[in-house]
Amino acid sequence: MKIFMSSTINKIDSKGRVSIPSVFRSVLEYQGFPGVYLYPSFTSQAIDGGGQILIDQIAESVEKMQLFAEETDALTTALFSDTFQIPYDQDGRISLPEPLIVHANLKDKVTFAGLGQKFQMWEPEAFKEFKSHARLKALENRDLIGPALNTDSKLSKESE
Amino acid sequence: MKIFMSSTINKIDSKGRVSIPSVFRSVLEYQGFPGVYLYPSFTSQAIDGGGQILIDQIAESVEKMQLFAEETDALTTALFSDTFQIPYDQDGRISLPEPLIVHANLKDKVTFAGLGQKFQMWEPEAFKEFKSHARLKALENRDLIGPALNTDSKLSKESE
DNA sequence: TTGACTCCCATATAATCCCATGCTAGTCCA
DNA sequence: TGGACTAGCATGGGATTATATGGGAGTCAA
Repeated sequence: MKIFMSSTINKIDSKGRVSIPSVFRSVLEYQGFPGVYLYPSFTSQAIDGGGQILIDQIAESVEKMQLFAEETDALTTALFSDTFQIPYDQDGRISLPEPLIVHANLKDKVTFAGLGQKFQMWEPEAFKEFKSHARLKALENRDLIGPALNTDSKLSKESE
Repeated sequence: MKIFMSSTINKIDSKGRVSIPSVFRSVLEYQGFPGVYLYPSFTSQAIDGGGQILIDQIAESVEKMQLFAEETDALTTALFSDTFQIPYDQDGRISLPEPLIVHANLKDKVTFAGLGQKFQMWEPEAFKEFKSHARLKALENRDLIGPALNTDSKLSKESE
């Protein structure tokens, strides 16, 4: 299974374009759509991103919830109205929608961080801060994660 | 499967015309009819919209209800009598029926919001309010929804 | 004839295409 | 070992296309 991992910082140029990292593009194309799905993170000042698989999972979980019909509109609004489907151009670049730039407080650089089945886009300084916090949490919860972290190897061992 | 997502604010011009967003048009045309079906939302001061698939699903679910003929008639009347079938012109514009404008309290701007299988049209300020409410609702139910909201990945999921 | 609607064209802005440049990492060979 | 070559990638920028919107003119029905 191909997943998003590692992180890179790319530039947002004067036209508002940014390159999707090459390693991410190969995951996206493997999933069948040469582009990304982006939406504002519900819990962080960051953009959540993923490929076809992520969106399919979301759409599927929505269908399961049709039981609570009276709240379906609110739920689908929360999930889909802020989600952008953005194909990248032949150079692997997208132009970021204004609402997402505002949500993540992006200026002229953005950090792409792989999170497995999804990735996030952060303002680089904000990401540094978030990451140090995340590493601490990971160590506190090492028992939940399995043998990988209890060796001398590094955090990025969460692949398979 | 192509679905309605993202949201845009478009202008209602002096003739009462409004452009259907390009990303929505491509979904509609994929469904086979270059136009929209619109009806007043049952639960919100908004307009519900969709393409051929949405209408087919509604008709189908009525049939599945196994009602007596007269009940079916009553239900379909209720569902469809306020529904407008509106093809858009070659520039992708429609003119909005007066009853729908009144129902959604539209002035000179309208928000198109994608909800997956359908979309909604809102007075922009009213939509902002509804959306922030919807995001809270979604966060409350994050464990039911699946991967979308667990933005920090499994490593930090335990932190809440 | 009026009013509502559609067709057709014009325009400003935004998005995308296309090509060029420079950087980096890897490879090959002397 | 080190230097030159190469391929892939991120980035810059001019040219082209797409989109939303404004408005004139034509169509049709009451």
